[in-house]
Amino acid sequence: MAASRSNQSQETRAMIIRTAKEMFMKLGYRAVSTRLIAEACGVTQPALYHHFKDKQALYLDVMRSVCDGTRSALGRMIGSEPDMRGRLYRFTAYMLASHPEDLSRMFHDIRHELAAESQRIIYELWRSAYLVPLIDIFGEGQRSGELRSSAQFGMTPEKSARMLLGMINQSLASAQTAIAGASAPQGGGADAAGENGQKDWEPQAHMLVNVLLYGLSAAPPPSE
Amino acid sequence: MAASRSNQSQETRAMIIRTAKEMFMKLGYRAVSTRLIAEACGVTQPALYHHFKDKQALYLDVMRSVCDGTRSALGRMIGSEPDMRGRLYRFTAYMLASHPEDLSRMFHDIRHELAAESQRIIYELWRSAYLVPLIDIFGEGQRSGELRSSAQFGMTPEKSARMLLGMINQSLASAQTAIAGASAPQGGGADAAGENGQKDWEPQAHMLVNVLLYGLSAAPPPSE
DNA sequence: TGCCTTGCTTATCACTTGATAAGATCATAC
DNA sequence: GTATGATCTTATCAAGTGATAAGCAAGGCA
Repeated sequence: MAASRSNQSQETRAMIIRTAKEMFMKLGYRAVSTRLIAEACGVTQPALYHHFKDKQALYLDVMRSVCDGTRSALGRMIGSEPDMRGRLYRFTAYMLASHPEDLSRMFHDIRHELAAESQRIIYELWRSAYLVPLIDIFGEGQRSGELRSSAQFGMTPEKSARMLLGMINQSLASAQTAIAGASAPQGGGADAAGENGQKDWEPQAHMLVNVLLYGLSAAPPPSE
Repeated sequence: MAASRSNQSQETRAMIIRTAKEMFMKLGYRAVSTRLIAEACGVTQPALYHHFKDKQALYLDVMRSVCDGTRSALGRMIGSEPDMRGRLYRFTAYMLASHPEDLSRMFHDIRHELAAESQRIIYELWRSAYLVPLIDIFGEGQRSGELRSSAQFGMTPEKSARMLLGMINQSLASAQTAIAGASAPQGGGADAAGENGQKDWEPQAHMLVNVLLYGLSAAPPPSE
């Protein structure tokens, strides 16, 4: 049963990444100290430096793991959905359910806490995992005529993609605020929450996609 | 010309708040040390503790200043605009122009770096300055029939307001990413930038409001 | 069996952080 | 003109940070 030494090492490494992922996502790069991670892993702090060159390298591997997981999950999910609206809905529901942490903190960290080279790497990871799949969906929607062309409102597929991500991020943030903010009992999405504290994101996802596609206005846009 | 001592003190205090505001907004609560603020103010670090009880109290006053400024600016601006669409547009344009810093970082700080009591206070400030004006606009739009009722998509005025704020925040963030991310030359809104580096936010504001009101879809929503 | 690399621990570094204590300076009230 | 108190400085604290050095223990090969 004794795991070979290299296996054991890989497992430790994976455990560190898993633990650090949770903490970084919840608290941000700066607020999570190497000692905190080590303690949560049941090892001493210098042990981290055996597996990773420094804190930034660990953060980078965490981000690699997050983005890889998301990209493959989204790829499978979107491929199995026939129409554009269904794909958007699945994408949104997945993001709401599996990213209870604030996505935008990732960007804060990327922009302010890391070296330029790490910034570039992580940005590229994020782009291929989160943005590109959405850009493809919106691009196809425009080509098929389901969506307004870029000419009408100036919404390119990339801008559309970023906007949906922003809306998703906002939903996540306000759901958290509803817990923290003492006087936000119904703030932004206090829908039914499962008994284990797990939220039911389905209505929220439908709502976001509906608004993004059809807007808030009861009347069609004035011809312009 | 010698300013009276109490005047001088008030000016120093105001200068500290002004300086700290910029730094907190740009870098976040944790990343800005009291020494950094003091140095930028041209005073020594312990001097801050003469004007403010501690770092958190300073941050709280900074937030008070930010929110008060925003609330009064929005109040004047929205009151002078007759129709709903115009108000939304003015609101959006103002937010884009005067908040080049990431709004969402404010929330990260609020949720994770501050004591519970401070969280409550700041959340209330933010709500009355940013959220309530928007909720009023959307609420009136629903009552007048210009906007879909809450029953159709489940978009209450509050959710609508939070969504627009999320879209605005997203625009700001992706504009910053376009600078930091090496390979994001047209990411999310690389419109014309003035020669002094000042962006022209007008098209961006129009775009956001158009999408929020009329959606991305070329066809009306399927009856449901 | 014995050496040697791997995966860790203990001990410690230099540095930054928020915060306090004690003293200096100077406008002002008396 | 001196006492006073507000405004700031210099000096310093304890705690926490990322990171390194050196040693230890055990798996794995000779």
